[in-house]
Amino acid sequence: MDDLSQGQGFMLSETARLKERFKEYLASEGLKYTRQRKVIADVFFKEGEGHRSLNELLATAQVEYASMGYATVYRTMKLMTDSGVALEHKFADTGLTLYEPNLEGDHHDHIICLTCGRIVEFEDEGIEERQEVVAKTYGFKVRKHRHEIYADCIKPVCEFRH
Amino acid sequence: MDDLSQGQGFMLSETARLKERFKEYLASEGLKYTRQRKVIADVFFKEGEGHRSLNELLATAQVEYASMGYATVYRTMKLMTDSGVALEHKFADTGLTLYEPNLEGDHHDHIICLTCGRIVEFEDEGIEERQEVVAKTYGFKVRKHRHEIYADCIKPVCEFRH
DNA sequence: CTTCTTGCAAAATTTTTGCATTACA
DNA sequence: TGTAATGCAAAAATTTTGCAAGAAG
Repeated sequence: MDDLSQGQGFMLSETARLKERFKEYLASEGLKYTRQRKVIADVFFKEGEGHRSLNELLATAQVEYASMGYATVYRTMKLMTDSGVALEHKFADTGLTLYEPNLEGDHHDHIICLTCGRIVEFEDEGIEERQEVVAKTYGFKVRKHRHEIYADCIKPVCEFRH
Repeated sequence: MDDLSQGQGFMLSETARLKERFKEYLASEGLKYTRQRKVIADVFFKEGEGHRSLNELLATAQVEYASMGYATVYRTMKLMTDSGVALEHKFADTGLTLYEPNLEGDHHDHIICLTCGRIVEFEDEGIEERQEVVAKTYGFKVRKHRHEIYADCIKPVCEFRH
């Protein structure tokens, strides 16, 4: 009984909270929570899924809603990004934009495995702090940043090689 | 008399050295140092120029070589990147690839001004070190990285606003 | 001379938009 | 019932490639 949110007497998962925030955002903008948007949100906020492209999201969404179009997923993910519940990443190797749920209090950066493409998240308070100092030194205020480490697995053979 | 390179009795600037290395790379691969490649190298390694797109490089190159084609600049910059004398950057805001001379011993990352688009270079040993530690912790060896800080000028009005 | 390079134009990728139709609220 | 959303297809924006003609070594 450690996370009774909204005083409603039941627990909302992190991702369920993001889905709620998305619905509230739509309402506040006079936009509609359509069947398609619900399916896309369900797919996107299904836990345990990491960084996915529009085509991956589309394919999964079409399982539940066969006529789903690419443009709908595209525009919905843009709305999610605008509302702050999703983050866009353009990694250097793929050339594709990947989307990730913007979990609260979970800021992190990424290590991209050059062997298998796997994406590992990391967080380092020391780097964050120095970054603020560096920006200030040059007369800037940090708004956002992108820090990606492209790396090889240390093990003799990458255990995730595909 | 502090930098007599190649034992030739005259000084080569940093960028002239990169141009030499590019010529050596071409020779070692059995490729040719054509008039076009020379013009592009001259333009690209002209000092004091920072991060430029293919179209900017093309426009400048055409001043000296009117019939220069985009594809030639594209392929030449790829050769420069492969040979290590140029670095490619795809910043998050532009969607364009920018090229920069890979000056020796001058590793740095970038602060991108969200107000005027200006790109400022920074280097921070502390961040570099922590990055190595972080990667090792997760079982990786750093090959390259990308660290970009998107920021606003602290002054009331950005002095570089355009 | 032979191989590599050029410049054009076309292909490939990925993102973005226009518009007639459909569906929310 | 009016405004917003959808899905298609076409447009944009950028990168990449094929190929015939021309240049380099």
